[in-house]
Amino acid sequence: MVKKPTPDASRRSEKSRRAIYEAALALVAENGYPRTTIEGIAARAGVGKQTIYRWWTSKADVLLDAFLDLAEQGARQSGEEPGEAAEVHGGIPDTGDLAADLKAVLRATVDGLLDPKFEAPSRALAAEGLVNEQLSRELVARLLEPQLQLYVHRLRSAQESGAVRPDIDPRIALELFVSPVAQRWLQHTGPLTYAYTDTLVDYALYGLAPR
Amino acid sequence: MVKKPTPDASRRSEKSRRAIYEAALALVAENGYPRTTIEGIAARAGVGKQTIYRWWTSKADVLLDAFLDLAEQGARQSGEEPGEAAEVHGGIPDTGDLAADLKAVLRATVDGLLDPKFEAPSRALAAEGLVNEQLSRELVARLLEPQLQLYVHRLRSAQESGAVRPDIDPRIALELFVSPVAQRWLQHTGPLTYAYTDTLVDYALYGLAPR
Amino acid sequence: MVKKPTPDASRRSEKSRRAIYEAALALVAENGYPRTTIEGIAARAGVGKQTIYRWWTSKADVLLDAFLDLAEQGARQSGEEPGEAAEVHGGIPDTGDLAADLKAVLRATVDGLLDPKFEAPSRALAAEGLVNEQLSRELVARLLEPQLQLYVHRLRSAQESGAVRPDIDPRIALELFVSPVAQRWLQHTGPLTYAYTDTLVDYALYGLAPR
Amino acid sequence: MVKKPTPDASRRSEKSRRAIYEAALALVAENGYPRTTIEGIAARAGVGKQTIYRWWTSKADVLLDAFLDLAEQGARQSGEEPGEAAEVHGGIPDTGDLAADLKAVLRATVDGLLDPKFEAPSRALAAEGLVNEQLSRELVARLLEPQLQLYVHRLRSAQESGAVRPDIDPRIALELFVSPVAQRWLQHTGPLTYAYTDTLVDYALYGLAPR
DNA sequence: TACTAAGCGAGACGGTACGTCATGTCTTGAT
DNA sequence: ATCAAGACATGACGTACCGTCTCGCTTAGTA
Repeated sequence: MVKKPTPDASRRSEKSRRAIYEAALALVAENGYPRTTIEGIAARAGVGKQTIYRWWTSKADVLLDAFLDLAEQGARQSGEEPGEAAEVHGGIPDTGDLAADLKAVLRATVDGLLDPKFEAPSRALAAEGLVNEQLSRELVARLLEPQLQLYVHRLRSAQESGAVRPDIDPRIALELFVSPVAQRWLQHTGPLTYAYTDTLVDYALYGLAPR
Repeated sequence: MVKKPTPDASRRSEKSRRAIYEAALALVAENGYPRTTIEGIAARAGVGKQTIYRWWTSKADVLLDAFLDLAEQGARQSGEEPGEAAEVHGGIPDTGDLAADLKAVLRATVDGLLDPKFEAPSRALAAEGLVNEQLSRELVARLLEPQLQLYVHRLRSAQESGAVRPDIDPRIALELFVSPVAQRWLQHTGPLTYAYTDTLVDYALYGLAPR
Repeated sequence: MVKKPTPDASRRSEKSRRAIYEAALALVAENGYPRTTIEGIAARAGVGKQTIYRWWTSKADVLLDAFLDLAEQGARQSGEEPGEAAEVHGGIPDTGDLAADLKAVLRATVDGLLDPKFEAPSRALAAEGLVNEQLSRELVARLLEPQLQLYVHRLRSAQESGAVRPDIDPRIALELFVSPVAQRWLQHTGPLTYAYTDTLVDYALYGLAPR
Repeated sequence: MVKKPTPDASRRSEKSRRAIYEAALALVAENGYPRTTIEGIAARAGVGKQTIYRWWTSKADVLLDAFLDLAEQGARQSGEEPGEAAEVHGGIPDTGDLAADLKAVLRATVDGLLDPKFEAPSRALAAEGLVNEQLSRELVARLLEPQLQLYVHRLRSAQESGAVRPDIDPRIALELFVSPVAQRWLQHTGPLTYAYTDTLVDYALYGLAPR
């Protein structure tokens, strides 16, 4: 969401902005990211190309904002009517049973990753990020890291309650179960099932070596 | 490496093929994947565009073959003059000390991932794979999975020697230390250092919970 | 000058149009029609290819407009500074001596046909017209027929003054001296000299048969 | 029919040559000259491209030979079974009535020009000739001029019998009725009817001026 | 209330690359 | 040794988008 220097944001057309987000997400979902074009987004949104170029620097930039907007809407909804998605957006439950809590959250994460509404744009952003480090940093800072910090909190709480060794670095530890899920999703290196994520938590918490 | 239907492969020009691989890799390294064009590859290779379109279906397809060729060359070399890269291409050492062996391999992997000669094309392929599932499957089957199977072998050997619990699934276990490295590399979620990979191995082998 | 359906002609760039005409005429004159390409015209005119494809349907179509424009300029000039080309563009003199008048006009026509500035593009258009009837009709209607009507007028005036029999159809009669010139020019069936055109007029006016 | 220097004509495949002629004429008739390609001719004739390039220099060159071959066949046939086309290929009748003879021949010429089997290739050749002077000379020398010489003979005979003034140049005179037909055919400047050609002969023979 | 300056839809523009087609040359196998 | 087959380097084709640049037209906020 890098902004161009001059334009006067206060005069900005809210209607166009929303139309652009919707068009961008719809086109990516329908045709895939590479076949989505700025001209196509403008046409679908009923908007001049310049209106896009005025506020964003690239296709990825538009999509990033569109996706953040989508995520925000999701968060707002799950705030209003707290339900199954609560863990994803709202935090990680702390029932005292660390393994159970982590399994629950990972299951919800898997559901989110496979939700078709999110999958196309998030893959697209991730792909762009691979090759465009600046976008990647933006993505990580605004979407990924906030999620990961929730795990950090939960693990610290577990350390306090003695369920996790105190010398463990939570920021690294969380990757033991989060990264495998991420990689399977990103690279199709294996199926994403509940059984799989449960196993990950078990292995990570108790280790591979005989106790 | 999806082949177009008809052309007669026996008449194929070996010289052109090699020139195309070199041009593709060089251009991706110099300008990045998105700014590498098929026209550019053809021009740099001194080859007609049609010669590319005859044998490959897309830019990604060319780059995949080029990269596989590069990997093969690497493998052939490390077979001939066994050296530092031996673990990456040739297998995982089995000194009896599982932790030490895994740490050594992961360090070598990090070196490989950060080698500028490999980084640009592999990021490019990974990015394309994110969005193009067919390519992704190809990549995983021909590059990634063979690597991962080496870990499977080593872990099985550790199970036999009692260093790893017999009920552990090695194919899943290996992701505990491989996937975090992959994700940090793919998504820039954190630095890739030896200290980090060593820690990963320690956490994974002995778990997070107090023993 | 067949127009593509939609584009908004009021926004059209006059500068580009003129540059395209000049480039087209220059390239045809320099390299000949078949070796003139749309890409070449665009490059020479400093114009995007699309700007040509937006307003014309084919190379021949461009050249037709360019040529008409050239003819118009010629006409405008000869209107302003009436000189030798007056007969070609501006009408046929009527001195009362039909034979002399026709001979003068035919001589001027020959000069025009052999003018290198006109020859290449008009041959090119004529050639294209041979094989592309639609273009041919356009050519005849917009360039040739207006010229021929001048002869019709002059011959009618001659009929009024009694120099030509009243039962003669002027539209056919004019072909007796115009078509031979055209054919010699088109097909190189013989030299185009003043002596030749004078002879044609004599033969045509007084007939071949003994009187 | 410009020949490439070296190849040994005695080894030439007659079958291929004929197949190429047929393919060339058929394709020009079906798709028009510009959309006829050498590759297409080769494919249709079941012949390698090289076999064409070995014996001819260009598409026009092939077509010229094909057309001459066609004309020869026609001539041979009309020699064997003398019929309506006799005048076109075999000469001009000399019944003593010059006007009648010329009208008959011109009518036959019109029939020939409008015969669909001949029209496409001859237009194509004429078009190519417009822009390719070398081909044009070939065409005129081998096809057109021999035809015109028949008129020269007939007009000379008429001069001997006193039907045409002795000071007339027959080579020029013939153009008075032949060229208008040629131009109408070449440039679509008017309809080609028997009435028209008859009128041409009348005008040309008796002149336009009152007697 | 009118003026003015922005954002806006529209889309022409100079470009780049696309993927296809045909050119004319060259090589290979078979007949 | 000639032919068919067709791979090759070349280069133009016509199309799709790029990102920039006018155009008139709302549409505020200021005069």
